[in-house]
Amino acid sequence: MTRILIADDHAMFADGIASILQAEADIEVVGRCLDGPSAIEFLKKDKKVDILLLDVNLPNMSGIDVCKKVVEDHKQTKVLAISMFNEESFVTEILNNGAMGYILKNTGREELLKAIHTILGGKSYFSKDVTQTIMKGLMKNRKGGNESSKKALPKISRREKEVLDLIIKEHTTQEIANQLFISLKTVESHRSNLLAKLNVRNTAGLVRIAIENNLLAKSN
Amino acid sequence: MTRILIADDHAMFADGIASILQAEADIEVVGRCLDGPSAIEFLKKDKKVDILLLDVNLPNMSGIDVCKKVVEDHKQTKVLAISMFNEESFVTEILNNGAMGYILKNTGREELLKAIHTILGGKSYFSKDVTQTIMKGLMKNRKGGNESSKKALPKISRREKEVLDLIIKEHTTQEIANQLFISLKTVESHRSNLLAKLNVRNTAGLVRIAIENNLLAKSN
DNA sequence: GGAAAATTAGGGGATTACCCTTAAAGTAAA
DNA sequence: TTTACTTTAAGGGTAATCCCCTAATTTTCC
Repeated sequence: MTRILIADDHAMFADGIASILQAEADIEVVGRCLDGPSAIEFLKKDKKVDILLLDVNLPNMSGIDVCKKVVEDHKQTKVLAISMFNEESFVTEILNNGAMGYILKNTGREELLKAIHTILGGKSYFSKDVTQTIMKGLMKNRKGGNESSKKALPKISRREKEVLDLIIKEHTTQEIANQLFISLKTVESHRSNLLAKLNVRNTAGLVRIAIENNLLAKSN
Repeated sequence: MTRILIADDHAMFADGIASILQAEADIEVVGRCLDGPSAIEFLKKDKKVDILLLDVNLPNMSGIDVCKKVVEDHKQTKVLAISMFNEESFVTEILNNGAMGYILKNTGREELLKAIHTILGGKSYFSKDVTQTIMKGLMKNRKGGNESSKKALPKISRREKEVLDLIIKEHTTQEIANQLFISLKTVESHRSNLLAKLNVRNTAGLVRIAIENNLLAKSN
């Protein structure tokens, strides 16, 4: 028997889902919560909830935060996010916080059940529309990163890249000098040039830019 | 008229695609290359290629590197990656390097044409299977990041997170102290604790860990 | 209500990073 | 072949980080 908890502030919607699920022989709806804190409370008392059907947009405490807490404190409970909105930010945020799936509220009965069973099986599930949204967002980042928008960061020379790579790996200037068999002063030069070229103030900026533009360990 | 260049080391496959495309009234196959360097050469001479159908796994020079070069030097040419393999690493790599789409070699005529027209329209296109692969990979990262595998980085307190956030933004310890209205020495304490907690040697490590685990600007 | 953790703060010292300038030798492209 | 960039290196100085220690107050959690 699969035990399911529903967390949604729209009572009617929660009821609708509950009635769909109650009709299934192998599913039991163990509770309905209208906000985040009460869902957390419920899980503290009932440790055997298999799936939390969680609305992403909840009052008091956002679904994101609820999801985070549930994933941390109740590893036996899997989170299936439900939302009115097919927004990339919502999807990525809650996935980043441990949700196993994301479906939209216009999802039909069959798909809801399919999502639940998929997640129970340890796999993840997303509505078709959600998948498309994610892929689009993924591409936007890529495009921004490769052709137009980005400030087209100036060319970093081969040696500078080697130095940068070692900086990111937490090596000091002296260590870098030893590893590359060059003088401490030379490495300092490269560092200065990197700071100027990448237009940052210090090591923190270097690491940030390098990671953001994945300048590290690439064929170049 | 859409001008297409095919780059694939399997001559028979390249011929097959060519014959499919030639049958289309609005498409002209302007060339077939058997490896990366020759494709690059071709594009240097013919500046009006609209789409490069690029095999990800090419001899001599990998499709990834070819794609990178094409996106950099021939912005009018869009890259549609083709591959035998529905491998996450291939897909993400070539997308990271500016490809506009990724289809598998078992793709039928209709889907190939659909992909081409979609890309011509400035949008991205992926085979269904490819999309699923990406989503799976995306989830693996998330899961690894939230429950099991990862070294479950120790809890960073609210104040430490604030300090870390400002470090990443390239502020010095003194500046951070001023902004948070606390002593320089206090910020130094937080810094030391962060270094110890995250098990890194210096600022570079802090920034790297923070970005990798996106500890920044989160509700917490 | 008491233990644990977080936040605050200091002294003092060692190491490292950053800044400015200069400059020679090697490399690649126009 | 000249120009531009890269790589190398140095002197001399300032600023910032890192390290070790201690310790009081406050907050948080069981």
